[in-house]
Amino acid sequence: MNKLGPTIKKIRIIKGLSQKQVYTNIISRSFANRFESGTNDIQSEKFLMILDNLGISPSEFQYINNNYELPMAEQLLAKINYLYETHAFKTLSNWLKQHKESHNVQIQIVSGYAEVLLSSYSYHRFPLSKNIQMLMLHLLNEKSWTLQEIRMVKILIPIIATHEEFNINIETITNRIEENYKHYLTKYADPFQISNELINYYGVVLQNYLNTKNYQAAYGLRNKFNLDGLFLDWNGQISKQLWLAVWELYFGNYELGRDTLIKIIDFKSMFQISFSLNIDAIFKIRVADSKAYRFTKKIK
Amino acid sequence: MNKLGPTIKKIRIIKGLSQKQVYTNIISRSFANRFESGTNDIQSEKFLMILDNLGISPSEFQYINNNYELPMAEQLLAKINYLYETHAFKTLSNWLKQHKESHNVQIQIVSGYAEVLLSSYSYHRFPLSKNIQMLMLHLLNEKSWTLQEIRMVKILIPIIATHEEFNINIETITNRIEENYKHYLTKYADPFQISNELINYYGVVLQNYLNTKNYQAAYGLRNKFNLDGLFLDWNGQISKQLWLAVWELYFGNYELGRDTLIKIIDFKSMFQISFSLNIDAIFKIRVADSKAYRFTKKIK
DNA sequence: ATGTAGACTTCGGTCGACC
DNA sequence: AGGTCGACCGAAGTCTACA
Repeated sequence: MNKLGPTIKKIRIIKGLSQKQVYTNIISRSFANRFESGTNDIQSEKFLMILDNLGISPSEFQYINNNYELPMAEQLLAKINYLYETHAFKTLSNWLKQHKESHNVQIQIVSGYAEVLLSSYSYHRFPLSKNIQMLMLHLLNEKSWTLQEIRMVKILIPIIATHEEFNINIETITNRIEENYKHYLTKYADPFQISNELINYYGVVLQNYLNTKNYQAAYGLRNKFNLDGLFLDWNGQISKQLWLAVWELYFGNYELGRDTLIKIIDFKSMFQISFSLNIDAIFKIRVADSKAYRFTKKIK
Repeated sequence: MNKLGPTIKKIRIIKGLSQKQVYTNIISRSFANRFESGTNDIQSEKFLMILDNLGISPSEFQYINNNYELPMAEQLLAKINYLYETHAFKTLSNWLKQHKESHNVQIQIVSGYAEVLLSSYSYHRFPLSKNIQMLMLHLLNEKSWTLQEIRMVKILIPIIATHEEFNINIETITNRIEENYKHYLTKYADPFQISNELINYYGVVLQNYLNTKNYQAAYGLRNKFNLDGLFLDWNGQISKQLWLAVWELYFGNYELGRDTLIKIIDFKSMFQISFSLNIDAIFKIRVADSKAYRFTKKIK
């Protein structure tokens, strides 16, 4: 890791700020020089105060100080998501073989994540590897979650649904994510973009209920998508409409749902959105399945 | 500010990690306890290493440690953006009166930002207040930018265009933003969501060129929207198509541009996207203006 | 696996002076 | 305004031992 002081100095100069503007009431003038020159480190509390004065987020600082690279665990996660979204399963599988025995906790977590992605593509019943079990136990035991847990739990839903031995139902997980995501919303903004995350979570749950023919639970999900206080951008709004349309297919106005899905697919064809929900597949499966459902229920 | 150690402990417990997993090779076991109990602070370099082991970003840590609140400057910025996007100009103006004389640098910067937003709504020629001048000089003097500068420069374009005394042209600014945004893209991800920012910047520049009847420059912008390596989600893709369509109105296939804009507006009507580009206004103005332009140029 | 305590060393941090 | 030096103090940090 580079020395923090010299990076702070670099940023201070970029921002055109004086030492006085940045360090007043935090450290003395003479120590500021020793810190900026890299001679001394500094207490972390003072470090965070200095970043505030600079107008730079701690994460951006870390990124710059790390020569414009992400921390290792985030790099791995980005790569895994990229490989999965581009359907490079072979590469992903090779990656996993190399990393699954690591002693670094964060790599273990990311490996568990990668395993779930891989098996969710290949199997219907999920094997419980050591890393996946670690992930699961962690999520089930702790009621408080950070962003890492909130963003990860979505992909574990199919596992929870197929492994009764965990003795937990999806409703409990849903309650837990709802209790936790709120902490990350502020009055005027959604700085960690957690609103979209929540909508996508509900989408996964809806799909799971439909797959397991738990129609009553699926029916009850409708209101979840209309939560107040969410900050939805285009990504979130489109996901929301997509899942509401799927709901209509089964339990509401079938034609309305179908038309909405077609509209979204038509619109998407204008673009090259590669990293997005596989809307076409969802459409195909859900239209056919909802028809069957309506037939058995003699709806319409 | 809360003591960092106890917050670290809280997060470590949430994550179900042992002290050994988090602190090995960073600090001794006994000191780890004194740190977690809040008796001692810690060197900032070690602090960042610990966060990596925890799997939490420094910014999220700061947010949690600050009782789930954003740093003050970010809170103010979020509020200002919210007030502007909801057209609460009166409240925004009152806010500005209270803060423009602050001695805190970050508040001065945010005040300058708020002033520009306000005047860009009210005037065509921008008054140069002390804080706006400070912002401008800073952006013009420094070749290296951080995210704060990259995200802010967009709103300064109209000022640069109307104040010849700055003696800088928009092309220089465009070069500068292009040199700097690349640092924030990684191989597999766009962790700071800078791709969308760049597309929006080009949109502002395109509008400005068209407003100042600099059609040659506007014509040349087309390729900018097709940059490789960008990570565009729905937000970015839609902005991109929107500006490309505006370009078509003037210099390409008028009907194609018009149809694309109508498609986007139609699609938008399915949603409640409040915080988005004012697409309807752009459509109205650009369709009329491009017709006039084509008429004078005798195109078509 | 965590918490606490004493003895000890290193280095974060201030002050004042000078460039 | 930024940079450096020496003297000084208190806090960061380790190690060992005992819970």
